[in-house]
Amino acid sequence: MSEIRVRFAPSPTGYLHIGGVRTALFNWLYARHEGGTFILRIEDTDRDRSTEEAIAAILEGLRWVGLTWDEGPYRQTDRLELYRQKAMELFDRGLAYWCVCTPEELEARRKEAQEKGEPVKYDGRCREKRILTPTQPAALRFKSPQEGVTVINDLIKGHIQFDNTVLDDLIILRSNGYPTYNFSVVIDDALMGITHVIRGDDHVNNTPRQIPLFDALGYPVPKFAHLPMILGADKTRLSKRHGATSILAYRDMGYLPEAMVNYLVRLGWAYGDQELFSIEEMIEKFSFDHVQKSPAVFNPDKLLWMNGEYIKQADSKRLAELLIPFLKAKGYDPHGPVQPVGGIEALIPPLRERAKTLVEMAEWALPYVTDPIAIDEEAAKKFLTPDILPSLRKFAEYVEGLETFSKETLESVLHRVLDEDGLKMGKLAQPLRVALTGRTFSPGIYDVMLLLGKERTLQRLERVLHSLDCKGHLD
RNA sequence: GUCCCCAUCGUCUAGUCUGGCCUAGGACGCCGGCCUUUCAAGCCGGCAACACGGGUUCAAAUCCCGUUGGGGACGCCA
Repeated sequence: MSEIRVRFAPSPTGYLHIGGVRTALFNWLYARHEGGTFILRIEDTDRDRSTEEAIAAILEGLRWVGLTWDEGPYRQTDRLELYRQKAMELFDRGLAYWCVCTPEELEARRKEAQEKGEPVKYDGRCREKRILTPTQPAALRFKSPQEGVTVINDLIKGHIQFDNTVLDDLIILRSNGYPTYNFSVVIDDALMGITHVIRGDDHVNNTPRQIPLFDALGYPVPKFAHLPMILGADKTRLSKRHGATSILAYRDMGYLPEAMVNYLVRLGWAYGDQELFSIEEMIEKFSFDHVQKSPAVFNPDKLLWMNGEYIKQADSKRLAELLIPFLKAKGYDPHGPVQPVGGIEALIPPLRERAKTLVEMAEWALPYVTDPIAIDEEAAKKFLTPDILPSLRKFAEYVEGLETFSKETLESVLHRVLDEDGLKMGKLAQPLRVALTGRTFSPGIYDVMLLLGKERTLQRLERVLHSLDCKGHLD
């Protein structure tokens, strides 16, 4: 069996979006599954819209999700001479011709056809002009076959057939000398030995235009697999209107790349009832047999759930490292005096069950990495009431006398206060929680104190007791 | 408008090719309960779909035709 070669070929006209990542992912998975080669090619023949920043963002995005490429990135602008050569070869063989219609004229004719309800198609008026050396700006057009049918046996969609009368004489070389997409893609796919073209199904209609080009140039036609689109909640194509669509925006929102990949692979592909896949499992189980034919709606809720699942599983040390930038954004100083006992890594076990993103986790972590803390007004009003002060004070005193500050000793001291004052756990735990974290929700109260350490625990209790004593309210 | 594709819970999907095991399964979300020092997590339960109409067949979510609905494409963009 010959080697499988696939490619991801984004155009650098904007950021790398969700749909692009999924296309790249399916290519990558297929290559890895087959032991083939995954190639990255930048299609930057649109001189006006391609940018270096976009290229950088694409590479960064792919690296973030771990879709490493085996060859490339190739850039089409490095290969312009090649396309021109091949285009002129077609011209010399009488398979292409110069067209001197201006973009404005073409636009006007298109509009007219549209209005009359006629097929919007180039009328071929320059086809028989036989211009040898154009004296005015001219584009080179390919003579598309006008008889018969072109058939695609798509790996996902199956048999698709087009009547060749629908084919335009498409421009292969612009008047500025740059090739157009439909031409450069064919040249590159052929010359790079691409065996399987895996791309979004917005390209289905381009395929019957490209196949005759492969044929005309004497190249073998690769196999095609057209992936269904990803839609927004309103069932229109995913775009900025649906919120974040740049893959890097998800990184910045605190998503884990493996969660992103897992979510995306399940959008349009399934393996029985399984939801969670390791990368190895995806590679092993991936096949076009179970790729959906119809578009899928992007569901942020499910992605969020999945991210939570991965946060629960992730290695603590790695999670701690990933968390630090998010902590910094909230005012944490990695070299400052305010550190949780046991370091940032100690934060992970109590917080990972509660947070679905790193941003949320940083929010939960705030009371342990910053000082002083803000105390929620509502919470203080409800729980830091005069009647509980004596018990809080007593608890502080007992804690102060503790030789070992552990879950066991804290538990016994707390229960001692409960017994002596005839209180239920909830009655004292909530005020304590508010005094120590400023909030009504937190990890278990013993975990909180352990993370804070004896000194900071007492400090925070004192602060509350003191200001309530003196002023009857908090600062 | 023309061409291409698609159609199972709100969403992602299993089942469709190789009709019967489907009173249609799982997951997210939602609702209820349990657990409980809060919030989560966890556990248990519930609501919820074969677009419609014709065929074929003993039997259709599964096969065929039509309708409707949805998506995509019609650039000197990719």
